[in-house]
Amino acid sequence: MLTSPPPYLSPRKRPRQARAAVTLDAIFEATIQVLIADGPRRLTTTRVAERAGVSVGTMYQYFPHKQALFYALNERYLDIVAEKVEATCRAQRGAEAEAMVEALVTTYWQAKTERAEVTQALYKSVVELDNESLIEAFARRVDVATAAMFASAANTAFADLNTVVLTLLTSIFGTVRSVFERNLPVEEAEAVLRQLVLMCVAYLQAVKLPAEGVTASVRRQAHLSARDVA
Amino acid sequence: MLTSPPPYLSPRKRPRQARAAVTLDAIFEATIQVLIADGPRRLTTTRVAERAGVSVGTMYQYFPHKQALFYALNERYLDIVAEKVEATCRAQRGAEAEAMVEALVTTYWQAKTERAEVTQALYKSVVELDNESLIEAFARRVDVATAAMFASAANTAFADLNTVVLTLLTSIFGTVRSVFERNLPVEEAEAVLRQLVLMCVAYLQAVKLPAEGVTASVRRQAHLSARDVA
DNA sequence: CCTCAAACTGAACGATCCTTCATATTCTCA
DNA sequence: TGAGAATATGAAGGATCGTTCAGTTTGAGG
Repeated sequence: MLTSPPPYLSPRKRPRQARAAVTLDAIFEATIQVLIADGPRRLTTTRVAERAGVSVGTMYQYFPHKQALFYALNERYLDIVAEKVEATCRAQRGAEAEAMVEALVTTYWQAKTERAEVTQALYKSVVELDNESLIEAFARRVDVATAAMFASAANTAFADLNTVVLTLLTSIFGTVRSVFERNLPVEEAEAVLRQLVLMCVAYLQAVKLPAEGVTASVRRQAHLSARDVA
Repeated sequence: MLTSPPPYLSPRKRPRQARAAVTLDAIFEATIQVLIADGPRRLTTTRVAERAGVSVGTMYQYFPHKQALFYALNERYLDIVAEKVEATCRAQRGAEAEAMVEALVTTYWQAKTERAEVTQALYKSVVELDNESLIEAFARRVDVATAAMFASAANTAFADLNTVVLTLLTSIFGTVRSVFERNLPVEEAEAVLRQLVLMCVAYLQAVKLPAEGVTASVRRQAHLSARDVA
């Protein structure tokens, strides 16, 4: 969590006893289930409470209103995904750039596929709230982690690392989302994913600086930074 | 329009007089405006009617319910985009594969950017309805047109044209959507788009069959098809 | 065991919202 | 020009939804 939610979306209070934590989990899970079963238009406080086995009032003890609940749910979800990406980025430090791309695609795809219905449901719930800040925080986290990873790539350097990272992430995340949206059968989906790896690798090889001892490229980057400051 | 809408989403009647056509246009435009100004949660029949300068009852003369209106609106929009893509595909027949990719990206990006707020608003309204059939029809149209285009590429053939097309379209559409969702500043957005072209071109060069008279590859494709049939 | 805070309940209220239909207006064309 | 068809109106009904709050139940700590 890089940024805390805006005040009007913040939870009212945190659970202090064990049963309260259980209740909160039940509410989150119920929200997902209602979203899957009834769709975003029938995602109502009453239905969520009923499915969670609690009273409506209970939810209002933790959230000031419906949107705050949705916000917290998405925050939770994006947090998990971001953590997985960060873990992968840490694990791949110093590896070859090609391996990094493959790991990135696989991690993101698995994170989304693990509970595909949930992913699809959340894609739809996002509309109900002002999610710009959430997306932005998520993007920043993943950007930073990915940039650090690629900066450590063995025998590879880029003229404009930030743009490369931005391009890779935008296309990977976008493609995965597109695959979900088109509801492709598993085989086709996996085929596209394999091709996506090919595509990213081909791109990397096209934009990476010609092999020339790492030192030189580092020196060049340093030079660029110096000029930026001046 | 490849498939007609499911009956429960079909319009009640078509406008027969000129003023009725004007009214319908006003209703569609008002829907977009309300979506932009008030968001999807405040997208209500009363508000749309008010903004369109007509009575609520008027809308119900053309659509059996709210969702039918949204469905028609999205159908209209996707129709325009699909037509633009098809036009580009027609114009690029026989060109080099690299030029095709660039034209594809540019066309799609311009179609979405022309009225960026509309695009963003519609991305959000999609949730309100069962859009699977719409997306599917759109995808099929674009798939067919794109495949025909690449099949005519000068001096280029692919082992598995369909997969290549599916990959290109999924990634291009997905990336564009991702750029919109992240709300990138124009310069960064355009930078990513330029990189996307690079990426697709690099991918094409990686998967295209080694140069060897077009005849040979055509023969191979024929052979593959024959085996599929058997 | 007792007390106080934390957690939970759910009927009730007010605010929208979608949709209908009896009626009025406008246009077409014979 | 006049009659019938097409188009437009908008108050009213029925349904759903979000949120509150006075009161009850449960758990923790002394």
